[in-house]
Formats: sequence, C-alpha cells, structure tokens
Amino acid sequence: MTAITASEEIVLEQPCPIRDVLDRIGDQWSLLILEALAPGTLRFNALMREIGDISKQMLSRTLKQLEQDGFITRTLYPEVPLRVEYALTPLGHSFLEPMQQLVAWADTHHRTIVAARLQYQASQT
Amino acid sequence: MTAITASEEIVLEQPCPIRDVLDRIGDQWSLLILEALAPGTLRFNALMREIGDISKQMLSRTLKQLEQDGFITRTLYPEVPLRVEYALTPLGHSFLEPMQQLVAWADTHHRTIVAARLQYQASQT
DNA sequence: CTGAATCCTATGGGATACTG
DNA sequence: CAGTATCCCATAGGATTCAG
Repeated sequence: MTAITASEEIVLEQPCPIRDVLDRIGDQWSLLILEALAPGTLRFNALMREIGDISKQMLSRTLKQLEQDGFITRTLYPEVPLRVEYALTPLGHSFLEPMQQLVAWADTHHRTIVAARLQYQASQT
Repeated sequence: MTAITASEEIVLEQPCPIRDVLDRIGDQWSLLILEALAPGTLRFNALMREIGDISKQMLSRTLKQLEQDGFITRTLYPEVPLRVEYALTPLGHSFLEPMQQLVAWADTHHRTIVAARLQYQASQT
C-alpha cells in the first residue's frame, strides 16, 4: 500500500530503550509541551498560546503521541463549547526531572558551544 | 539560489539555548557517537563498527557537527594509510553526565511506556 | 473550541561511486 | 583508510480547510 494509513498505526516498541524514548520526545515539540504542562493543566488553545509558534496540526499529533506513551492525560468535558484538558501523568512528571538536568546543562554550556562554532568557522579560513 | 550550498553553512546560534542544543544532539546518531567515544579514542572505521548500522555519510556529517560544536576533537595523523582519531572533549564528557540520567530514566521506565501504548491501543477498541 | 484531513515543502538519511 | 559527491526516498512539519 502506497497510501498513507489513515488511522496512524501505533509502533509499540523499538529495540533500544533509550532510542525508543528519545525518538518519541526528541522531536521539535514534545519537550516544549511537557514543560508547558509542568505547572499544571492546560487546554488545547492555552497550549497553543503558551508554546507560541506551533501549528494546530503538530500540537494535535504530538499530544496524541504523548498520551499514547503515558506522559499526559487527555480529559474531555462534553460541554458546549467543547473543553479538553491536558495534564502530566506521574510518568510525565518523573521524566521532567532528568530533563531539567539537561536543560541546566544546556544553559550553562550554551555559550561554550557558540564559541566553539565561531572558532571552528574561523579555523576553516 | 535553489542549489544546495556545497560547503554546508554553519548555523551559529538559535534563540532558545535548550532548543539549540537539542536540535544538534537530538538527531538519530549524535548521542550514539558520543557514547561510543565515552570509553576512549576511536578511529573512523572503528566507530562505524561500534555503532553498527550507521552509513559513512551520516557518520561523517555527524562527526563534523559534533566537532563544530566542541563536543569532540578530530586528530589527523598523515601516515599511509591515513589515520584519524576522534575523542571527546571535556565539554563532551560533561554532557554525558546529565545524559546518563536520561538513559537511566529510559531504562527504568521503558516498560511502563510500552505498557501505556498497549493500553492505549486496547482503549481504541 | 478541539481537532482531523489534505496538500505541499524542506530535511534526514540510505546507497553508491569516487577521491586523496 | 577516511572521507566527499550525487541521487533518491521517506518523513517532519507548516498552512489551510473541513467537521463534531
């Protein structure tokens, strides 16, 4: 079938655990979403505003992925107009801990990296 | 110019530090390479064997990126046949510390995630 | 309001052949 | 041995439109 599967299939598992996890949250948006939800529950449009430059498309897709993987919960309130709230699960919260270490590292060493790039560029004449 | 720039331009910096860092090492190979170099210096083909399923193309590109950003050094020994050795810099080593936390997290919670996927799949009837 | 479907482009990454 | 250049395909992601 060359056709794109309409209801996107769920890939259950990849060989390497770390790859499996990083492939999922290593995209452009997952991490941003998780951190946006760290302070507390948010609705779809609130997330849009919070993140700023994400498209509805990608927010929707990524939220679904994160829900699949158990990082967040999606709660539908069948009111009019519709209300949907997203929140971190305990798994999602626990993930942010090691992640904060990385964020801290990035903040600390960012200038070093930029400097390295400048130096490399200069060394290439 | 629609033509692809032959000598790939160096992007010096992106607005958000964490994005800037993650965009660079969030690809499919950077992390694997860094961890392969953790025990010590390796040559090009040794890295190929160590990583297993990477193409020369991607290994070459990614090594260059990592060198640019100051994570690794490239040392050329102009012998015959040519010998090139790659090694972590202090920056590269320091990066692996927070990264180990994440790897540990992934190992610990991998089964939970797979379980979540199964449950989600089931819940979709 | 909360998405799903469609269309389109840019990029990541593999395979292969060629060079110093 | 250590790459670079070229070709090609699959996927990420934006914009827009449609639906519940």
